Amino acid sequence: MYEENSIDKNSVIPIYYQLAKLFEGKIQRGELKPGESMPTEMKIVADFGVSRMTVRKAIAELVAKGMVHAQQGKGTFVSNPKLDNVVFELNNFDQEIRQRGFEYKTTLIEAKIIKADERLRKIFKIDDHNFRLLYFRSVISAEDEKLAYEVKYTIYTKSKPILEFELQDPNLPYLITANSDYLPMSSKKVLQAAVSAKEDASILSIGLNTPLLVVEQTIYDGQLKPVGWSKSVYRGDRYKLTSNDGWYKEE
Amino acid sequence: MYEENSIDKNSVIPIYYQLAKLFEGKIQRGELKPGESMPTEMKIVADFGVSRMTVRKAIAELVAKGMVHAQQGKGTFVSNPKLDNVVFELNNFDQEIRQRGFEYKTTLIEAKIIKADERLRKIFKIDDHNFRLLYFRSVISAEDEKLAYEVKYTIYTKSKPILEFELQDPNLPYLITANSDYLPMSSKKVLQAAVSAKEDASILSIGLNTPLLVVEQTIYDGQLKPVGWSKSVYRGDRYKLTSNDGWYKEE
DNA sequence: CAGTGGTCTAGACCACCAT
DNA sequence: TGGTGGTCTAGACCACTGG
Repeated sequence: MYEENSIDKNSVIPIYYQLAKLFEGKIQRGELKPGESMPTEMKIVADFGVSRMTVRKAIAELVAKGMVHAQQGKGTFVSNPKLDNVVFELNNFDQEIRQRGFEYKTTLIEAKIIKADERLRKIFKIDDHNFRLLYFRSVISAEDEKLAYEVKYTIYTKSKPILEFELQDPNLPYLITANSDYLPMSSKKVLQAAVSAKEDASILSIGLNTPLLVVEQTIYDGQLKPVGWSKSVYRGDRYKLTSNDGWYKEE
Repeated sequence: MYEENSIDKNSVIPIYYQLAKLFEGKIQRGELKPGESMPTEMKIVADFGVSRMTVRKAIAELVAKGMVHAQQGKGTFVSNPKLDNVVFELNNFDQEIRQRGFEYKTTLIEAKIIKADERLRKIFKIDDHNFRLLYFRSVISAEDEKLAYEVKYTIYTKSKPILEFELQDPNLPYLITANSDYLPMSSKKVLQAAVSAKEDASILSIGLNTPLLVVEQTIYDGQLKPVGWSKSVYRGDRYKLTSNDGWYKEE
């Protein structure tokens, strides 16, 4: 790709975007090194003959990407790439499987109304011993191979019956929206490594002592009241998490 | 906290920030529901007597948080909270341990220059059979309990000797910067669940068949040339990943 | 066509930092 | 004190959407 050191004011590509890419390139090619200062906003205004707001929007793009940081009264400086991030993304097996043209399906194993036990009352922060929950389990499989299973609980609202097919939707927040008056607004997930015990091995048709990934999710409404909880158990040899940090060269 | 439905133009708090918080509150309290449209920019301008750029900056904040999305020619709409994100953060055990006042230390086990074998030449994308790498291993422990171990490889640069204490720094990108001419710019990590084998059990003083988290990291320079590789093995009962999605009520 | 958000200008005043 | 980035204004033209 041909990289100019100038901008085209008549291009359909916004000026701020051209400017941002221009400086991005300088940083990626090492012409501007971490710690060094960017040209001042007024200098860029003068160099390229654009307004200051346009320059600021360009710089804002770089700030958002974490490539530079601004200090009032001092200047704008090239940042060090943050490579020790610890943010991972669970590979969307759904997508991956589809890409390979495989069949991906969720099978409902069990669904019923239950009285919440001690543990569940604690999770849902409710003391009522008659507190009832909708409970259901399902297995996720592809190509006739079981990949994961899930156990889910949501607050039961009598007035809004749940349709069978809705239980197969893996999206718990959606289910809650459709079948209760609660509006899911945030969620917390915890992922841990585990080793298959008898029950896991039996459900997933795998051996004992094989690696698993376990994700426990709690869903909250706008007032941080827990309205759903789920536990997902993934085969460790079929799921992984990936993380891409830092500044990449553009296409 | 007292929530006004108006803004204070003379406050030290920027107007755009007050505006953003105002609409954030409306969304979190359900006064503006997902799918509904925000007031138009011109309406907000008229309602609050501020300039359009200020309004746009406020809306940009909400867009950045994923709370609303704008559609040219149509309007700006409240988004659905994304709760099925699959982005996890590995808990910074370092920090957690320090908070508890524990001792947290990295012990260097072994460090030497090696000839790259087939697997490493592939990782570093180099064919030269005499290609040399700096190799070292270390163990991370706290409170006299071993928590994790790491194996790291970086390209060896004769002219820049590495000091012993630098090897204890868990930050591989920093080590590369200090001891080679390469500038780490991006990295890719893959995390998987595993089960302790003999070697893991021995190094970490744990039992066989216990859960582990394994992170393999490749570090690239600005040209996407691999310049470092590491494998970290964490005790599955001591490390976990967490994820917080959606819109939280602000303090 | 009118209304929306997207971009851009040419000013202005301010808070902060170094000297 | 002069230079920096942070905020804000009051315009303008554009591309896109819908009726």
